[in-house]
Amino acid sequence: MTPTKKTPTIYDVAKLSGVSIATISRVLNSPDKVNAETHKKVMTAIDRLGFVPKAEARARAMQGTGRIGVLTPFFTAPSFVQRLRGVAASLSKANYELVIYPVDSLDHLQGHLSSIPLMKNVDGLIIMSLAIEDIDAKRLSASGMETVLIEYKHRGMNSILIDDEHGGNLVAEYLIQKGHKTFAFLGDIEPPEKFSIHPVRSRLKGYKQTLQDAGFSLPKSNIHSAPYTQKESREAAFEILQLPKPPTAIFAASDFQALAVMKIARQLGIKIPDDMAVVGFDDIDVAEHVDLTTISQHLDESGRLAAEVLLSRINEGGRPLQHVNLPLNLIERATA
Amino acid sequence: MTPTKKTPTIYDVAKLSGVSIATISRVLNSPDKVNAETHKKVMTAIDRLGFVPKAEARARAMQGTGRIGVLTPFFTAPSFVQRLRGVAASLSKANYELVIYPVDSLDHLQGHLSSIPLMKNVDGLIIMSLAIEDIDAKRLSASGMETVLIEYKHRGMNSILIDDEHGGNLVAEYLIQKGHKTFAFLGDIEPPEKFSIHPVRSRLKGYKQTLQDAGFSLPKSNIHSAPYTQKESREAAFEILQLPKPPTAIFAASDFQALAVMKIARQLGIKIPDDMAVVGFDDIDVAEHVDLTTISQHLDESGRLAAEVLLSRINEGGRPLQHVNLPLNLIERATA
DNA sequence: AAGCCGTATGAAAGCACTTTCAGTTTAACA
DNA sequence: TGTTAAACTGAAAGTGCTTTCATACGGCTT
Repeated sequence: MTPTKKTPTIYDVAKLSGVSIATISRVLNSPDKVNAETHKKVMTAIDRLGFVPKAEARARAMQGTGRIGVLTPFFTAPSFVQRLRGVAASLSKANYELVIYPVDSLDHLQGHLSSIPLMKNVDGLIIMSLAIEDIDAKRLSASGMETVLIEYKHRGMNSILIDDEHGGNLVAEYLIQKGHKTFAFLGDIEPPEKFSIHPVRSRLKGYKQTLQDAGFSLPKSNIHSAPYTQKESREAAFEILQLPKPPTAIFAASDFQALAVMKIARQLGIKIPDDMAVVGFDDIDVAEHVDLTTISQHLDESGRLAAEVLLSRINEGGRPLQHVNLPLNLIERATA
Repeated sequence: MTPTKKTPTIYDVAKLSGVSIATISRVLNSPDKVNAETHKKVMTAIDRLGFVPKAEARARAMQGTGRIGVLTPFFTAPSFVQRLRGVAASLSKANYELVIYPVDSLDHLQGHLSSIPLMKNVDGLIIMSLAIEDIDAKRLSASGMETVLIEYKHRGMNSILIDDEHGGNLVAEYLIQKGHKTFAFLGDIEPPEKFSIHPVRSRLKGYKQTLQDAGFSLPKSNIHSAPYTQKESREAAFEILQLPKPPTAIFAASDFQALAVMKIARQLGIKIPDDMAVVGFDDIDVAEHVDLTTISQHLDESGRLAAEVLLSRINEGGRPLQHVNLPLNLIERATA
């Protein structure tokens, strides 16, 4: 019917450039595996012919899409970013693409969760710091979409967990051992949105528990809640520092908020750690810069791990579900 | 090994309905050519298995959501992250997916640059802080892939530019006006990798120029180069601060490195800004936290803008190329 | 000189379907 | 009853690509 020139295939390119089709494929998919000269020859041929690989054939031959999706709260907090970095590191090593779905509302989350399994345009999913509902979990596993949850547990899905409560314990122990007698807490413990998780409450719980077990009290007046914003964190910090009987130790449930405390303290001429001790949580990059004593939750590592668990589930059939509990440890620096 | 329920293929349907795969295919593609009873049997099996021809699913997925790719140096620097955040904000508003290609070697970059336009699995591309070669640019535009460059200029491609040299001018002007007489510089000005850009050199150039124009000198001994790492930045900061005739003002070409200076200064008991002024560059999140005087290059905004330019080029035919120059301004805080 | 390594390549075996081709029923007609 | 056209059907041959496996080649070491 059509005696005219068909659209060029990989075979045409191979013939023109004098190599085998395998090499063409390699030039396109793993260029680092082919000699620079060959690469150039092939690219020339490709350009000359205007060759475009047929997506459909490609998808067929490849056992998947080579893409991993990450659902993450819209990345505003440094800790998310740092996790993401870990994920990116693992994926790029394994030659997977990273597709990011920022979530900033329940609708958003629901939309993604319902469309992703249908579209199947990713081979696996990492859900970071988001609470998912039973029905979504079911949909995901029914459609065979491998998923790893970070910071949230669901039977039937892999998860990477942080023992926030234990983190709270660690902080309290440390402060007690340092000889402190009066304590405060700053964190975001407002009733969260439906889809969000509340690690901060667990941190508080552990903190309080250990304090009480040791015979210390954490009065209501010393527990201040502030949303995760610059302004409000500072206001809360200000309130704590202006308390009639100011505590000698503050646990801020995130490094970000610990920074706020440090800043206000400086403004008020309160010396850290002499007048007051501050301990944060997360160990984000800057913590080290400002010498903040904090709980490291190995953010990079948790991302890396999530990606690795996911890939192993995808590529090695029938690996069992994993619930990894990441260790937490206190990093002693200059603020407490 | 384990017969995990992979997505069903045409073979599974064939087995379940007791006919050959060809028949299944016919039921799907030319139903009038198959017996009504067979047709029903097959349909039942298809429903039972939830079978969806893969190609179809993929095609649907492809046309549905748009996808934008971002090529970025492997995200280690806070400034990249902050830009990315801007990009993500715009894209998610416009319902585009964000695919990230971290680049950590020239090979990586080349590989992506040659395969992305061909595969056409993204609708547009944002290339952040990477130098691209002529030939790549040509290939990109030849294949009709819309592209926006950030921090690098190439005729024929949209770009979002930062006037780093002017940033250097601003810093010098400010410091001079504050009455400083002796100056230093800290930044990474080593010969960079082939694919990387060198904004830091421009910053230095502008700084030096303005100083000289005003009759001040910036001796070689006061220009220290250090790679963008914690350790080496601190070592360099230490050297500067230990100079026999220490300068009264330091321009650190990135906030990250300014933090290093501040830290070492604190260790040495040097008061900032009384004994010494420090100005950074970037205005990353933490700059505000630590009250660092710095040059804001509107990182979030640059990312947002890049995404917007890209989307407008994609969706509204024939928009002209844009070379946007982002304004830079000095944010006066407590360190200078 | 023999052994060993690492890189670069091609042959060939998939992948999930579609299509062709030849064979089998079935049904209708002489 | 014998013929034959029509209606189905499955085996097998593509389709355009990826990936595994094996080989070849140029160093290096002993």
